[in-house]
Amino acid sequence: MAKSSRNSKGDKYQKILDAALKVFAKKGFYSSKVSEIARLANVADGTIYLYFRNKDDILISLFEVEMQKVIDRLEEALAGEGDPRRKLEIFALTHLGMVDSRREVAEILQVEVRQSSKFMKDYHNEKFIQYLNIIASIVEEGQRQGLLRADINPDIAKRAFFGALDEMSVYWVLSTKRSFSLETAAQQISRCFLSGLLADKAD
Amino acid sequence: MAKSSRNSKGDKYQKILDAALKVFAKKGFYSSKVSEIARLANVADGTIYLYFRNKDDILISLFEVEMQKVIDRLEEALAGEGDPRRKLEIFALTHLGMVDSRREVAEILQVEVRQSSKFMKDYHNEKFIQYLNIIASIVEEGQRQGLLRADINPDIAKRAFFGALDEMSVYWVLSTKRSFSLETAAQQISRCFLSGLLADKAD
Amino acid sequence: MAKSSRNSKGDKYQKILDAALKVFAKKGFYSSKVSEIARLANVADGTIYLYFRNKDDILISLFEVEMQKVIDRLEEALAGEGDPRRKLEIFALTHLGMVDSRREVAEILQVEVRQSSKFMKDYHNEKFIQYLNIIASIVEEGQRQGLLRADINPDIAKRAFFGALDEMSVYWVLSTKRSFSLETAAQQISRCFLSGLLADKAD
Amino acid sequence: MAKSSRNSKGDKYQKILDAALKVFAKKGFYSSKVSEIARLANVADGTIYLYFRNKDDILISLFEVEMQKVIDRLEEALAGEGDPRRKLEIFALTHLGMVDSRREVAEILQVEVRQSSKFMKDYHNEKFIQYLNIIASIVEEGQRQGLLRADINPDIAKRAFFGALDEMSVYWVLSTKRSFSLETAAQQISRCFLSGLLADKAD
DNA sequence: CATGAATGAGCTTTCATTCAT
DNA sequence: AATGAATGAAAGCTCATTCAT
Repeated sequence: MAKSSRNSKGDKYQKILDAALKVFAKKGFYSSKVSEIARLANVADGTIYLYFRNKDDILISLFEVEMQKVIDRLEEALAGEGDPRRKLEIFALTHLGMVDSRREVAEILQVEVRQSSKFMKDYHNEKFIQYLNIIASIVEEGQRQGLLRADINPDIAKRAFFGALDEMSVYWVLSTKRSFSLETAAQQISRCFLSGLLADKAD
Repeated sequence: MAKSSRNSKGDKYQKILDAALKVFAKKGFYSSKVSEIARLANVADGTIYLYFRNKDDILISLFEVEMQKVIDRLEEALAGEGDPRRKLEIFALTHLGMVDSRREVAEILQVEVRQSSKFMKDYHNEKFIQYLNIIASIVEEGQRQGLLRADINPDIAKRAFFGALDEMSVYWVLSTKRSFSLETAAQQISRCFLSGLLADKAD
Repeated sequence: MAKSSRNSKGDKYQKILDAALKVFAKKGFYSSKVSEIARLANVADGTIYLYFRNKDDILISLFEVEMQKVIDRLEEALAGEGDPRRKLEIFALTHLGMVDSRREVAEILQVEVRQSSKFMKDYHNEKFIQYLNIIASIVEEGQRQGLLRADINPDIAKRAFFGALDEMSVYWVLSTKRSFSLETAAQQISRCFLSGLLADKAD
Repeated sequence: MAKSSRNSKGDKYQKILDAALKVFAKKGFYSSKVSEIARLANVADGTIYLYFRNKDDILISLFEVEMQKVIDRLEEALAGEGDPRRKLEIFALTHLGMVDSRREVAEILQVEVRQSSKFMKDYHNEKFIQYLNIIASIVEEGQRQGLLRADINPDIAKRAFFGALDEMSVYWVLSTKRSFSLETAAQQISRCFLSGLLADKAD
């Protein structure tokens, strides 16, 4: 079993993605070299092109695979819960929880993929839309149940809520000294969105 | 006509920044070529290096110049207003207003600068922090006046609010068909943050 | 046919050095273009960087490879000889002999490598020192045997002798019309060093 | 007299040469920038081209001016002396003495000018030949007087003698720890050439 | 005479991608 | 399927030189 690596034997596809994740997270997409991904994956440079069309394709595939994991994990977390208000809180906790547990994934999802025209214009980004629409669904559900106000457009709300969480993630990934925990951040953000900042309200 | 030289105009620094703005917005930083910026600025390639240390420096300078304009414009818009609740709404309107009126600037501020280590880790990004802290100040002011709830950390709120607006901008810049106006978006986002999504509240 | 690849031959390292030798000799190091070396070596520009770190490294490698050949050839020529007086003459003949048989090598060894800080200060130039020390050894040997005067510092003598030969080489390489042969030059130089210029002496 | 420098007023030619001397000695010809010479000379970049055709011309002019000084100094030193044997010693002492007193000049004369085809092939180098021929004249004079052996070709001797001194200079300029003085070196080199290395001779 | 901003050709070097084995 | 040596286009940057003022 001399040369084979941790992974059983033939799933080079996964080995390459694993390597790409580390390299992209460390250096950023443009500064990453295909040959470094190959080296880390214990694979020849040329082998990468048997599994991926080009360097962009690695990033996009990585994004989709990881996004799917995030979506799965999120749906699992939301599964038992009926109250859309609580669901938003769970969304926030799960989203930010991922930043801690899978920091490299977070760095790439945040930064690399929304990076530039190449990825946000040309590439339609189905998974991301799917992720955003989970929020929209929750809001719509709440509105149908009369629990959330009907005069807020769910398409606006989903982006506002996601944006708030995402900006927090960026901060979390980049900063070193932080005065609050991710749980606190998640709670405060969901509280903001649910109850608002105005003072004269019960929570 | 003080500084003019062989070339008619003279204010090459600005011409280069203007050109860079367009090129970066269209192609993204990494895919932009210095020579294209030069061409668009009607300037020789080498001239760029009389005004900027390197390609990175162009982006950073562009960011700081434009960010300063945004801050100035914002402070002007906030000048007459005393109520922090209204200030948040003005912030949202101004921020999103800029996306429409200066779309290219918006694209760069959003995408390029939050990009990656090169710009968010190494480069401290004073102007961005300054911008964020305008939100924090408004929130703190509201808290001191008893108008905004005291149990929300202004450092979290500022990022949540900015993130919500920024995500909306990204959507605005990238999408072509939109079902709502920017004014609507601004109002809905500030309403979300002030009054929350919960249904059982007066506005 | 072990290593061969797309290209017929395979021994690109040597092909590049051969090409570099010609180009450097013709144009001088600074005026030589890596792309011209590549063209002459029938190799792509990038290929050069698989074998050498940079342009400097080509020169240094060339120097060391050729210097080693010179040293080997010299030691072979000195092998059978016991008399240090005769050894100096052989050294001179071999050194100048090389100038004729490998003129391009001579041009580079002479001119490029003694050039300037980049190559004589930063790069320690082991091979050259080794070459010089062959002279010193011969002198010391002669002194021990009582054949050569003891009041001449071998470290001075080695440089004087080498310098005399080297200057002759420079002349030989650069001039076109010469009034004497290299053998004559070698003999006269070694005679100068052994017997001196003074008239009242037996040879 | 605000801006004018040490030199009286208009001899920018000299100021440029002085600056070039320092810059070339420090960085080497190819790594020296015309603009740095200009800066050091307190002169605009363009001004240099009023006095010199191009960068090469600065080096060549510098060479000729300095070589002339060396020749003048040498002829002065040789003036009173009639004995060609003593003249050779004076030549050696003067040549090496210059290395100490005008190290920068030495570095350039040695290294930069003999550097490459550009300067030794294309440029005929009259002054250098003149300098060499002083040695040849001394040798011929000695031969006519019967003091030096007639079977040594003065054209070979001149190069051998110069080469020995030059190599010593190179060593002197480049090395930091030396086990002998320049005077010793000069004496030993001239003794070598006069009396030879052979042991069985009176000095 | 003097200036120095502007030029732009031309350099080295990188690296995604290919393809003969 | 896998390799990895080879490719070569492409890019950022430098700097000798010019010329309008």
